[in-house]
Amino acid sequence: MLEITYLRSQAAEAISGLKKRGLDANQRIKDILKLDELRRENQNELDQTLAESNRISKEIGQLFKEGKREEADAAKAQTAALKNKIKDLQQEQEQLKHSLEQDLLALPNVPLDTVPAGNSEADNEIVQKVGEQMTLGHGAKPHWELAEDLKLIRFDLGVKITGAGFPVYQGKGARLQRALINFFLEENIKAGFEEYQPPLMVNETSGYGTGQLPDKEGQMYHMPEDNLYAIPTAEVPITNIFRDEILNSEDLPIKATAYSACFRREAGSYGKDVRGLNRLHQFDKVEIVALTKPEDSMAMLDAMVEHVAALLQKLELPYRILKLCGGDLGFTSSITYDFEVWSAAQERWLEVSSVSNFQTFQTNRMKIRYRGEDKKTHLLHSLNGSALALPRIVAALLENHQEEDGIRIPEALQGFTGFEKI
RNA sequence: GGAGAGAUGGCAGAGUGGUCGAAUGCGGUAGUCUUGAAAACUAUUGAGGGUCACACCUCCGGGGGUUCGAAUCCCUCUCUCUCCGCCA
Repeated sequence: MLEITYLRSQAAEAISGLKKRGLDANQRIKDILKLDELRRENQNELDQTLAESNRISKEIGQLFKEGKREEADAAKAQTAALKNKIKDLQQEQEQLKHSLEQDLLALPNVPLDTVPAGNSEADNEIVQKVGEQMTLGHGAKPHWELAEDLKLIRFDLGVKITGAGFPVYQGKGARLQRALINFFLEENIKAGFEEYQPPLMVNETSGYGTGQLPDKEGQMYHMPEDNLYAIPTAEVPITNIFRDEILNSEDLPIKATAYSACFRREAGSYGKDVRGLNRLHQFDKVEIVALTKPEDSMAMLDAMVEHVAALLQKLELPYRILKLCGGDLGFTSSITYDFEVWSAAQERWLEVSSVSNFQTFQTNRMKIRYRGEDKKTHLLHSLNGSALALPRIVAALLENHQEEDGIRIPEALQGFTGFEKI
């Protein structure tokens, strides 16, 4: 949610920024500012009326104490009209607040100056390309065939016990999963992120905090009996740890990492690109989250991008980094770098990480603040990224590292798997 | 699942209708003292809205009600703790 103070002072900037998303927000922002003005006018009147009512009440108390019952009763009569007025004004205030909030919630984050304009994937800017975009030819197999041949992943068993999109990992497949999780966590810890183990289910308030609710309601698994949601990413519980907190300057930046299973209903995505590990209902991911002072968030973003790139290099996977264009940017993000690994057998790029700076868009909603030099509270900037999401990494590892005598495990991972070949 | 107790400022903990945004202690900040530090003493110290700045307004778990007036009384929801049962 954008800050109202930002819109008040920099409406023109917001409007021109949002154009990069293909959004003409001119009228919407005008409406918001109008509502904001009405709201403040109303509050002013309400406050004055409340002040008067408070004053009279105090007088009545005083009069009673002095035993001047008649005068007190006379004063009481005065308050009836005030009470009605207060009630009306309060109702109006509630309505104005509500509409203002609705309008603000519906507005996406403003892309930064450096974000390219554009409507679709095609307009994303390729920032960097590392490694060879190899083609395998002859007997090369896609990962779902390799996984089946080598008995690493059992899609059929997942269907049997749960449903499509819930694979069972077996033998070296399961060990590879565990190794990757440990590898990512250890690397993240080395980079200064503190490890957390969050709950895999969250309450409604947390869902609103990170913005999954209300708009993406249908994307989360919901347990109505207890009104809990299965997390679609560790970002939700981890960021919500800091909800409604005022952090000390010396504790910043906050850098957190967590492994979690992630659950996504993926309602509405059928057909192509869902084969094998490409799109699952349950998958494993290691996430990194950062909270920084506003002036430090861009440096943090760069550091996180570099960190994720290093992970991919250690796994010896060819990848590219995209700077997303305005039209492809997530609702809450002001700038996002996507990481894609090359899947040699499918001959396509697979997204494995998305590193974003949300600035105050999330923290405004969650009221995550810090106390500045001026002793006042200020909103922090929040950032997050995957480091990394497992299934597509596994897919790329299997496909890219397939050799005549099996799958080669990258050296960096061997200490975690305990084997060099599958 | 059954029975009971409770939810107040960063923490602990008073407060049962007006003088309460809230005693007191701890913690934090600033100062006095000191070569420096500690101790002691003094002052200060919640959040949000509003305003150029004041004024002023809101908030004592959430929502609703009674009353001229609610942290305090009533209803309701949520959560926490203790005991019993069940159980990894």
